Amino acid sequence: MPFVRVAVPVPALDALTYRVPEQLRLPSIGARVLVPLGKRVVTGLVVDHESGIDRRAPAADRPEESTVKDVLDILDSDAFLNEDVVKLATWVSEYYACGIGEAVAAAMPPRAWIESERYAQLADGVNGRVANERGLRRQILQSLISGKPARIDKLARLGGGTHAAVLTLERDGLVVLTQPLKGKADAHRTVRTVQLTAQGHDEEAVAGVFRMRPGGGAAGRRQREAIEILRGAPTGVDATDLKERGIGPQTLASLASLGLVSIGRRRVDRDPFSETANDRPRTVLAANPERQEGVLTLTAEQGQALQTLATVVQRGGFAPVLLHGVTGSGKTELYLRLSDEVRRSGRGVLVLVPEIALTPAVAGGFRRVFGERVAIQHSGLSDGERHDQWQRIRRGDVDVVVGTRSAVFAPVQRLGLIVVDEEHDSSYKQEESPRYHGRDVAVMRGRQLGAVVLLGSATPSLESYQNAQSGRYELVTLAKRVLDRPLAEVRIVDMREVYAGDGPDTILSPALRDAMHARLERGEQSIVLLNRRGFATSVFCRQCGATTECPNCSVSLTVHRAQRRARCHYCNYSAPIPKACGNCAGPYLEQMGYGTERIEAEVQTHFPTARVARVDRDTIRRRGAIATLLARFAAREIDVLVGTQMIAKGHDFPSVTLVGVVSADVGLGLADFRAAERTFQLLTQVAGRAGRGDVRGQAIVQTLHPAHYSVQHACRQDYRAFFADESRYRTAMRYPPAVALLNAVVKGRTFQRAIDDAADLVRALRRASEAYRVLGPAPAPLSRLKGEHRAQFFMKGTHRATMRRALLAVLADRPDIKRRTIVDVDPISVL
DNA sequence: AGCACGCCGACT
DNA sequence: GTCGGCGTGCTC
Repeated sequence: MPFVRVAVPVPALDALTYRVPEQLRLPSIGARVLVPLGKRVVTGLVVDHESGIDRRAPAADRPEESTVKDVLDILDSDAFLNEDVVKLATWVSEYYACGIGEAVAAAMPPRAWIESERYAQLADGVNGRVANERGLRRQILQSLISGKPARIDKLARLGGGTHAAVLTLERDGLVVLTQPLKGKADAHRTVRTVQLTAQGHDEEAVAGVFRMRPGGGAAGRRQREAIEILRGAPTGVDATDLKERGIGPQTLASLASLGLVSIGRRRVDRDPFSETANDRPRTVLAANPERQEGVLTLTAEQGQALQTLATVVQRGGFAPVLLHGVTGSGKTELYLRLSDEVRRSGRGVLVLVPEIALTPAVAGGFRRVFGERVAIQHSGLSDGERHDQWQRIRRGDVDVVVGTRSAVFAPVQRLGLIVVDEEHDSSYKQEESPRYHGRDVAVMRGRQLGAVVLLGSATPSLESYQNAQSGRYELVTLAKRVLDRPLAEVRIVDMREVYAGDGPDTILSPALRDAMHARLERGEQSIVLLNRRGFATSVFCRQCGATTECPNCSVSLTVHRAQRRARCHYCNYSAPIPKACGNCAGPYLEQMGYGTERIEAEVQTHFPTARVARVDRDTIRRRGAIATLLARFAAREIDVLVGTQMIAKGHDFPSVTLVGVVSADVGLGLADFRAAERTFQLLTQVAGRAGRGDVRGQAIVQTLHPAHYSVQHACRQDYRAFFADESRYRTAMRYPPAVALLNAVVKGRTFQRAIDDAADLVRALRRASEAYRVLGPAPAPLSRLKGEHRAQFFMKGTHRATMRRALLAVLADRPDIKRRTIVDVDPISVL
């Protein structure tokens, strides 16, 4: 009797074993199945076959033969998720210590396996036949008789076998199953198409019809035109295309009523490119002037690099390569050329980019080169679009997929190359379960499939550069910028001196103001960057010294002046900006600290005639808003762009000649071992933004730590020196990549409960082995978050698997604590 | 995640 | 007396 291992959409559960009853075939690995789970019926995904219960599963979690239930039905005749993606998800669940269901969910297109979102409805005209049915089938039909769709999992409660009965009812045409996507979007989108009928093809008949009509005015002419157009298109023409040629719905309606045309519907894939084409500005798509001409000549260095990479690709097999190219050295062009090589050899390409803000720019470049053979995947797409793009990829309609983190699971066929652009970027790390790192998953996928993985960055992560140094990754370097453009001149402004001279409330230093003034005079553009949004970072009472804190989290509320709210950046709690102290009721409140909103106001005050705009999470809520803003900036309708690091990434604005960094050290004072790396990366990227055109750019960096090595090395764009210093620090302090790190956060109703439970786990871990060190427990940096108290501890060691296994074993002994514990393998943010 | 079971406060 | 709060346990 065959058995299958099934991943179910329940976070805490491992794969479960089910029996495949005789009347069903053996489902493929990667196929969706309906299985009973407790009182529910859920969709699961087959992750493995098992010829007998005792064959594979280790003794501990081998289920009793009698407890194994039957698979109810098989939803896919073949794999729904490619087998290689299933294998990848399995790896993710093991490596990141999360449930297999969560890992599989990350790889699934939206709404593909949530049973509570599948609905059954009575088919048309069935009402009268209900009386013919008996038993369960009749019960089901009775409960559907109102005509309203009912959730399948609710129906399943009518009793055993309901689900199977629903499916047979569907087979018999009595019931229709639907699965609406979020909102109004249905699983498939259709457009109206128009086709000539047999009569419409018959010229005699057409002439006859028109002769009988009086006049022959404009309407008649339109109708004749339409017939002409349709004659050249035997498969029909979309109504929208006809509209563009002046033939509207009325014309079509009258033609239809004359029996000359038929109007039908055709299934189309939603295309994220065309959908946003109206507000997506040409200038951004074609921001790279060289590309507009069509073919871009490679520099000698680029040519060499391409040759090396092409050789690696031709050699075949798994090969991780780090492409270290200074900002502006033309990495994107290499991605394009290499992708083309891979595509020509009949293999697929996956390109990962850090964030939505960057996706249109890179995706646009790929779109121009590869046309229709490109799909995009990112969280900014609607469910419907994501669904369609995913199906296109799975069908093999595309050669290249461009997307953010989650696209690493895209079902690309015959994958030959995975590019991870800006591989150091922290947005590749998912900060909720499954807490995977897109780059690391990409490398594993390449290893499993025997594909080339190309990691590109101007400021590689310590992890990747060390791998390159040790020879685990091949290293390709681009040291020169294209067209020999000079790097920006970087000037450090010591804010301690500025405070001494101009007072401690200064936000924009005289040096930065003067430089901006000069740009405005010359009609050049500036970018001002601060990695913190909002107007003020806290509200402070001068009478009692209290600050206004979030009631749910242990952080102060940020003032957002435009929204007239004080807001928590962690749980999104908000309240009106306080007028009196919540602690002592005193009226003497002071707003402390500043964010981008304040900078925007400050710039406007200093330069009343300047056109100033701001880009941060608050201003780009609306879909397409960022594209619009950046387009206006590219079209030089904006003089000064203020924003968070969102604007530091990827975009290419030739007429920006000044970048100001208001506070380079946001973060340097924090107890985060990656603070220096983050600062270095941000400053280097920013300095690379200035001066992409002919004029040499300038960067002005305001800081309280002018001598810090991250600031100094970034100014000289000296990555290797930074790497050397930072490696020394990480080794001395035993931080990654010198050791592997694992973080666990225990949540609790009270803080005492949380820290006591964490202490229990720590004790057990120390008792279990000395192969690793356990640090803590301690209050988590956000000791209260969303109303829960949190305590944390760390594990450091050389062997990840040992640490993970020990932690999982300890948690298995304490299931009560386990459900309140977050495990983060290779944490990026320890804040 | 659901869903049930179970044990304590304010209501018909 | 019971309706309903959420703590705890379980899902092949």
